[in-house]
Amino acid sequence: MEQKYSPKDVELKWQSVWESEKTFKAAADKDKQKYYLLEMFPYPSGRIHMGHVRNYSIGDVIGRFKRMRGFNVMHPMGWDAFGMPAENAAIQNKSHPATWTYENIAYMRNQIKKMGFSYDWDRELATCDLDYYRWEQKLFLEMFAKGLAYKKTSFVNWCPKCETVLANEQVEDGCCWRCDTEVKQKELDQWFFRITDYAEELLENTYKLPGWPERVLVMQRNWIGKSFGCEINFPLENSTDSIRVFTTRQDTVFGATFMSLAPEHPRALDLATPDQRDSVIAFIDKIRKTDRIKRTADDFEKEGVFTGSYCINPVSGVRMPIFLANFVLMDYGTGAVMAVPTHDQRDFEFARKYDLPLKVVIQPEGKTLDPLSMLEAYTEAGIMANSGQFDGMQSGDAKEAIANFLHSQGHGAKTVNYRLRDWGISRQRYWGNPIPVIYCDSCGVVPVPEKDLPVVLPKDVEFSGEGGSPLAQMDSFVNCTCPVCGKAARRETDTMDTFVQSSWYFLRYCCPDFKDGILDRESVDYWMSVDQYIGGIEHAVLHLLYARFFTKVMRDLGHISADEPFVNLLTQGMVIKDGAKMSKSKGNVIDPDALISKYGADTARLFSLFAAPPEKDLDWNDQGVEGSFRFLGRIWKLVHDRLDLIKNAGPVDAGSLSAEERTLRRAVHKTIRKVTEDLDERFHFNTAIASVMELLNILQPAELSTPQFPAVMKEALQSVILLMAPFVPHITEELWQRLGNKSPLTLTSWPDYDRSAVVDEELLVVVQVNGKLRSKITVAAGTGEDELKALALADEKVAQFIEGLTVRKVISVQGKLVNIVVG
RNA sequence: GGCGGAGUGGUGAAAUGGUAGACACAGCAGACUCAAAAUCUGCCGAGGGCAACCUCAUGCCGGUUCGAGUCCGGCCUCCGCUACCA
Repeated sequence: MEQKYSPKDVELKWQSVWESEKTFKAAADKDKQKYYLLEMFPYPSGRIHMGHVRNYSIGDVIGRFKRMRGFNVMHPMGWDAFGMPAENAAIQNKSHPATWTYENIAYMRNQIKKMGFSYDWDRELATCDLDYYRWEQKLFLEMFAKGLAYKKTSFVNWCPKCETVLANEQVEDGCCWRCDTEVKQKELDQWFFRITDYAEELLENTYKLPGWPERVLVMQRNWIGKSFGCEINFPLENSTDSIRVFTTRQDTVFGATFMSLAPEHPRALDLATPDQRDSVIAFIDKIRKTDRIKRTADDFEKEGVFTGSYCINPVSGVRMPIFLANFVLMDYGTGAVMAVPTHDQRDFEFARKYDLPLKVVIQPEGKTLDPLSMLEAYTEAGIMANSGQFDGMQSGDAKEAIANFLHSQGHGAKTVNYRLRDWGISRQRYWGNPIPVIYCDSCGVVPVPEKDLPVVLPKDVEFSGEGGSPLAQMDSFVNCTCPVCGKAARRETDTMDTFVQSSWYFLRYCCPDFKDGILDRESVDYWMSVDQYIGGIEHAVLHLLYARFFTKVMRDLGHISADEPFVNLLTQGMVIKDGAKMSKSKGNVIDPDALISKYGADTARLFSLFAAPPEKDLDWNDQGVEGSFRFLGRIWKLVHDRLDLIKNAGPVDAGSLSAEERTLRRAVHKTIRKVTEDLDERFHFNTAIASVMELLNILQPAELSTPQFPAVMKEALQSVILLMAPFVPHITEELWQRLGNKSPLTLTSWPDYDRSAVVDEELLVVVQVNGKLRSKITVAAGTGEDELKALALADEKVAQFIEGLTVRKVISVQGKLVNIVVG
């Protein structure tokens, strides 16, 4: 029998067994408690990196542990396969995105399989598979029918060189992430998903997700950005019309002395008086040419233009000049802001620049502000002033009172505003899911009829890298007939944002082969929700918010029952080396393939689990990897060294153990308890592994000539193997077999600890004097409190610290500590 | 500016309010070896002492407590996200 630990042979052997036996195939089983475990699926970029290794290693520990605990575990893997890199690679290599993508998938699948993860590969899917994206098109049409997908004109990030829309996250420092060209704002007709319809539920449910990290929930709440305030109408001078503003500071309404509109505001132009018209047009033009990133930068100079028109402050009667201002955003609130220069810093700066009037309406407690000498706006709470019947009130109370007053006078009403915007999903890209819509000159926007789905991405397409979307240049794709009137029509050439695919893949995993619809409700309702989701914190808002949104949409469309997709979320830290995130440009990348061929998958897994707790960043350390490899070597050697000893050993007879045997066995069962708690309740894999290391440090030198020593040692080694199985599945499976076990480790139950075996016979009790450690005494278990205190007071080391002093109090913690308070 | 997270040895890190630094990495010393590698053993926060031991020490300053790395208040530093949000 092979005595030397050779990871390669062991790992290939068991991987092929798991594959051929379909060990990890999951099927719905109403008699077992289901456990849906999911890691964020990878983008098939070409090769896996250490971040993947870490992510999937964490998941695999949980999956294998839950399986041993008797859960019906479903653990799928797939590919987030549409996206720009494939198209860029196609342009560079003169190949096809599909070729590039599927080759990458094949390579990465092989890499992942070499890690020995417990995936049900029968559920594998790639989002660029026709059998995936066709159902997404159907879903789009259902959303379109409900008004949840709609088209509108809006300003978007536009790269003039790539000729495509960029998502906000694809804009880096105001430039295109691909070609570094400065990004412009462009007004385009775009498809949107009405996520704002779900803003309130998405927000409310963040308070019903105790299994999520608080910081992710907070980030989502901030992103949704609910704020309470008022909408107030400011009548235009000499008109029956008015300008509506949103404010959270209605308590300052008496101090509003002018009005600021966003340059994109629909009324901007027609409010311009003839003599101001030229400068207004010039200003709007200038803003349009400034990209949004620069315009919203912190230090951007506040600038504006007077329209020539006025409105009337409905409560103070003040005549307010209407300005356009570069810092007012059209997509927040109503795009119009009542300017209160005394109590808003932006308005203050603007007023100083354009010499506009200031009126103080809130005074700080015990002080009087003078508008002429103010150096900055006073934005805190205070006492109301110059505000009619509200003078003297606390400004906090005045918020409510003024809101009610405005309502009663017909000037406005309390309202709630959200920062969240609808989700723009149109991309002028080839390698994505075609939006299934047709444009007809007679009938307008016509959804592709269900019988004509799917709209297949054409294969024979040219990639020049210029002139925008390749689809738009393909007459054979664009030209079609209108399904309604039969006349010539044009097909939509935009594809969907890749975040659309990742918003529901976890649902499709429940029924990947379902042919009759988007989802098989019975399967989805059995498996959903995901019991544990694991991925990087970088998706805290976008993906995780979109997935929550889609889950609610799917529920409301009648496809599923779940309200929330992910019950528990674990966000793992980054993999760092030499103080920086691993990246090619920094040259600090560790290649998983090289690691596996040198040390094996088990070592790679063990190190990435041992070096840091999952949520923290992991500092990669080559010597630490060596250490993990050594530990596996020690387990391997210890088991082989003891094989002869334990070969014929039977079960432990707990009733007739010697004291030394009991001590050894106690260490084993305490370790079982500790590892179980660390895995089950806390996901503290590093401390779980450390406790097995401690046990090994005890077992290795243990040598007794007592009759039950072989039995105790056998139980100990079996336990070590069982406890390590979720972390390092290959070596443990091999050792399990070499110990003579007939059924595989993957089908073995997790060990229970023996409650009577973990009870200490003697306890080490710490003795403190005034809270300082002064002595340690060993007492028999079950020593009473009074006796314990007496023993502590009688201790000779303690004596010198209490001599001549009065003992005022003695505190004892059962079996742990005595603190003697003297003075 | 706003929100969130984190500060513990040379390093990664442990510690339900109860022995600070488990476990590991690095380092030092030793055993084995002709030698090296591998393996094994011991030491390993700082200062003092021949020693038993003592003092100090978890970013800083206070507080609560018999007892604080842990709880509370106020700072400092670093990291992340977000940002002219009216």
